[in-house]
Amino acid sequence: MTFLGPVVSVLVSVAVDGPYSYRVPDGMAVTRGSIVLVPLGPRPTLGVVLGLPKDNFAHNRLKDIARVFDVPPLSEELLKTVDWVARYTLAQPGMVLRGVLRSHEALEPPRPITAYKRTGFEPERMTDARARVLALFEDEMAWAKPALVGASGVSPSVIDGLVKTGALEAVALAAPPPVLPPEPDFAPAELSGDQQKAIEAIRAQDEGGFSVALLDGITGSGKTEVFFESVADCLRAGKQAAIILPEIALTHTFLDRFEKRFGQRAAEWHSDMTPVQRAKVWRGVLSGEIRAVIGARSALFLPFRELGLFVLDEEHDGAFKQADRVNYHGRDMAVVRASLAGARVILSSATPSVESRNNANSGRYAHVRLESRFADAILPDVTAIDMRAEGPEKGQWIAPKLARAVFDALDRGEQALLFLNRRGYAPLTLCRACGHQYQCPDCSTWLVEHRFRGVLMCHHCGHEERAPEVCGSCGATDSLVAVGPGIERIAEEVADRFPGARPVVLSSDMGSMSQIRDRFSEIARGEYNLIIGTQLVAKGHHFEKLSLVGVIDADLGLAHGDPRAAEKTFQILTQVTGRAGRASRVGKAFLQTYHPEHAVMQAMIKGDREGFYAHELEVRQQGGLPPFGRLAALIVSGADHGETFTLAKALMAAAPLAEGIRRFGPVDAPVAMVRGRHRVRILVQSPKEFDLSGYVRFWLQNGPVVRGNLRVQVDIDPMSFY
DNA sequence: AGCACGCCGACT
DNA sequence: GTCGGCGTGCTC
Repeated sequence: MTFLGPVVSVLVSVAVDGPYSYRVPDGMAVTRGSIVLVPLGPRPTLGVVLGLPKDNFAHNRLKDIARVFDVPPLSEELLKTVDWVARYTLAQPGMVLRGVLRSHEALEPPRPITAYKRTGFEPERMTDARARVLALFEDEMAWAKPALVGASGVSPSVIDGLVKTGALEAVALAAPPPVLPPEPDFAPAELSGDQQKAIEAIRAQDEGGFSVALLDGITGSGKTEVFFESVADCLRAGKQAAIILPEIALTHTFLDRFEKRFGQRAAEWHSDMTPVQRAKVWRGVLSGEIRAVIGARSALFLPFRELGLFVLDEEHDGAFKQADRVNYHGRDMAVVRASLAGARVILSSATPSVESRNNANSGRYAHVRLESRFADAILPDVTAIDMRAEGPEKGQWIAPKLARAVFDALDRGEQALLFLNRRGYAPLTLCRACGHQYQCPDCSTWLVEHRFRGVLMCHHCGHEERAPEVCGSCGATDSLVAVGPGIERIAEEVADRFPGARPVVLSSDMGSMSQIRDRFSEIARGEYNLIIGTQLVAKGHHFEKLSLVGVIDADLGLAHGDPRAAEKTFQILTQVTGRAGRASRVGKAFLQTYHPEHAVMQAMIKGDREGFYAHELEVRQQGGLPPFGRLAALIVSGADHGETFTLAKALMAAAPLAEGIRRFGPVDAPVAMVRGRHRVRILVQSPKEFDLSGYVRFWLQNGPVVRGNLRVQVDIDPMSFY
């Protein structure tokens, strides 16, 4: 181990501005990457040794490193990633480190398992139960207690008794590995010609070095089989692979598919695991025992020793952007880490982000297309329903044309899906007598009625109140009206208009993950034939008998001042309509829209995804928007609107001059108050080749002092604009 | 991020 | 008169 010096620089996992210096006590050996425990103020804190201190902190104030953990040091590549992410996102490096040191338990040596061996002594008193236990010990094998109990059918106390008499002795057994190594050649898929070409295109990129491939093919074109072969390549090369998914809900399916292909399960990594499970995986990844991981965004920061491949499935998905704490985009950070690790990235999607498409067009990423349909993949026949001319009757939300199609599908014994990306019964409750609108007390949002649960709730802060019977403002009875539809309301209309159907409502607030999984399997078994769902149904689930998709409000995502509104709408509409007609039957999809002439609707109707990307890239280029320019948002928030706005104005006035920079605002945010805090937004736009992070950092450092309850949040590459 | 220190309102 | 609200500052 290299001797750094008597004093080293330690990045503590706390929100301080930079690393702190600590003394290395005599007899302790640390190196760059060592994970240590250091005293920070009143308490011990985890940190990682960076090297020699850059500053010269007063010697008499230095404290000793308390402890070095007996785990391999973090890799150079990971340390550089932490630094890069902190610089880019303007987060404190300690906060990024927190995302790496996610498992405290993992740093302690794994708890050995207590097992039992025969000593050779016969117990003085032999009983039936004892004999049954001892009969299991034919060879020299040690047995864990639960296994002994299971195999012999005796109670655990019998084993304790045998230990007491001296017939068995406890031995410590090393904990078994969390997963066994996957076998790259266990069950390779038979690839179609197209898939074969795709994997070869990926293999043709720099062998063993950094490269990014955009795997671009419609739902059902067989992208998974292709990237599984790349995982196999990575494993054969002795490197570690990670498949990152936008949602925890999708990991189960993937683990199963992985096991079928590789004979062993991949290790799982997401926030829903127990600390013990997490520790095993974290440690296994760091030791190199774990070769493949399937997980959520946070798996990007696992301590891989020999990272070879990141696969990001559904790479366009907005869930890859982390919105709290450190504001990073998983897709971009994957590319950064891979470039520092000399690893490969595969971005996979049926509807790639405009950013990735642009990188593919420009040759920065290999553009690997799966053109021909694989197996049963068939694009649905999409029709727009012009709500201005052929909309539903007043008080209804399903247009006659769509209703007829639903009847037809159900008559044929098929399934239909009605999609509306809005939970609850109605987004607004209004008093007809006095005009009172039910609003969240802490946010500037309408309270959404959830009629099943009898509450009004705020989708921003979670505030809930009982659904009122009389107007809370004027006291009028029978005056409250629900305005606009949510899926519960569609369910009500369905019950009314399709009395023979077997409907089911699916949304993220309809129970636990396992309940929702049960619903999905019931649908697969055909117990329901009319599915009413939100976003949840658009992702990853295949319904064999589904032949019709109706989108209740195709315009829903288009209204806001979000530069990605068209892209997001195109993606969600493509995904949800793609649920129709997979099993060798052309499905039908209807889009209820007030803007059938809109570029997104036109692209959907014509099935012209290439046209959509070309148009969207054109629009972005003209506006200097991503990926042709950069954006950063500054969100100023505070309890008092006047103070908040004053600070935002002062901040705006303090903006450094720089060529090509455009600044917008300050303006009250579209959602002007969240959790009792007023929010004011400033948006900065820069050319593509501009260090926007550096600019904003300089700006904030030299700008007005932020104090009191005021806060300035920075969002580099913002994905949401509320 | 914690956590302690410090100064202004409703109570055992 | 105190308990405690959270604003402010500090942690090698």
